[in-house]
Amino acid sequence: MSILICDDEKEIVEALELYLKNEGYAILKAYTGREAIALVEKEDIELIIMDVMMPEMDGLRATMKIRETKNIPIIFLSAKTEDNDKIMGLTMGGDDYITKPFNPMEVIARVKSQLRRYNTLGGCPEKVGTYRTGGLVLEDDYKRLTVDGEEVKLTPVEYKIMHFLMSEKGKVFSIDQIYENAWEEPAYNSDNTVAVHIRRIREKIEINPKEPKYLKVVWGIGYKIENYLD
Amino acid sequence: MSILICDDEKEIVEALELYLKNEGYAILKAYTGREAIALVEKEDIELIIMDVMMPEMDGLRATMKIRETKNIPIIFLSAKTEDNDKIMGLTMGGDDYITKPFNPMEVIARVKSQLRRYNTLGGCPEKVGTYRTGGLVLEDDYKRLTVDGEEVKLTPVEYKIMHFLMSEKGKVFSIDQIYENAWEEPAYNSDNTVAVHIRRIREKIEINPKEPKYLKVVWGIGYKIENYLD
DNA sequence: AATTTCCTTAACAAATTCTTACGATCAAAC
DNA sequence: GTTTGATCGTAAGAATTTGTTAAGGAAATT
Repeated sequence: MSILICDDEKEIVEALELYLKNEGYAILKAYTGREAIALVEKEDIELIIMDVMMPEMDGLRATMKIRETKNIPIIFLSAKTEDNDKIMGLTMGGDDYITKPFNPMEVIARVKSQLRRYNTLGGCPEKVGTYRTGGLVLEDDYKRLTVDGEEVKLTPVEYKIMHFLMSEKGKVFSIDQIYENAWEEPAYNSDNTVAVHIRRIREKIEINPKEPKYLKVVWGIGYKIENYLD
Repeated sequence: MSILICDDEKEIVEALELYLKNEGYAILKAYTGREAIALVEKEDIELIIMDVMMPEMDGLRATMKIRETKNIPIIFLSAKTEDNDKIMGLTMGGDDYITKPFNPMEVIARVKSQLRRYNTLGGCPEKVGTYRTGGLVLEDDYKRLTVDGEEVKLTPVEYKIMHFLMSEKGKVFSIDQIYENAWEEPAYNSDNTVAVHIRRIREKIEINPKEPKYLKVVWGIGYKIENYLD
């Protein structure tokens, strides 16, 4: 499973390649729409990053062609804001797009987001799992959290926080780490946004929020999910 | 380990210097690409904040030169109007960039994020481990200390002291050494802050604090963690 | 045994960190 | 355009930690 990057500008392709490889993804490269189509036929690709404007057969056409056979999520790159209407028309549910110039961090964030999204929709499951501790069960498949069998409705941010914390039960994460993971951007201000969300999650999942059973604070360090081996 | 700030605008360098010093980072300054390269060769630098556009040898060139030998994460500064694509072409995985004018808080946040990121990716990994002696177990990941299986809640300072002492079980450390390690600053006064903390830790981990089993004093020298081989 | 030095203990005040409540903001839905 | 729900920011209050002081013991020195 790899990510296909398609852009006629070599610099951009290579930069993205570096970034994404660093994140542990396998990368395939194409510099024209034709190459992209050929690779999609041959290789096992889970995500495409595609420049909209390219000579010869442009990105949009290539996309249409690909879409005839395969349903691979695509992140579009576009230089001009005017193109966006066109892209919108073409994107199928779940596709994303980024306008140039873009922040490398943003690209990584969107790739992760896209893969996570796609995976939860049953496209081609990757690391989808179920996390448990005590009566707490978080199921990636259904984006669902249950406490002793009772379903708890979490907001997206709350879900992300819980997912992050439960990915390594017992481990303590700092507020900044939690912020970076849930918001996908560095934590600027020393606000207590995370703390507020923690409180809200507690209100939902804890029987007695004042004495949390699951979502515990480690004073001066951060928060963690208690790991109950049962 | 210090942070190198490189920009031809003195004001910017000095502003950043103030902010980052205030956060406890050691700072090195350069006003040209050449200076930056020279410093990178000589000094122990863990992060570079680099302006893209500078006279003489500009930031991008300096970056290339630096990248030939060292893999230090870089945060680029660039004016909005400048060609961000160019930056993309040069950056290696994990770099970040900020557009001017920037919020000082944002810079600090990104610096922290970058360092954390780099550290967790094996650049220079923090010592993560588990330390044991007798029934005493200290686990770094979980920021947790257990005595005969029972979890003991330590405050940040207490944890640091224990971590330091347990990193070399049996070895005796002076009060000043302990202070310098837990507080990360030299010990000026001859107060008994450390002693007080030692007492508090004992109260938590020892069955009989008057006859400590683990945290022992070595009269006139300092304290140590008893090393039980089991 | 007295003295000195160092360690232990206790209690308090200050600083820091977390919790909670409330209102503002923002975007989507109606 | 209004309503709704989700998210965010602020600020006050509560809880915890930390540094300081001071008095009491224990170990070494004389």
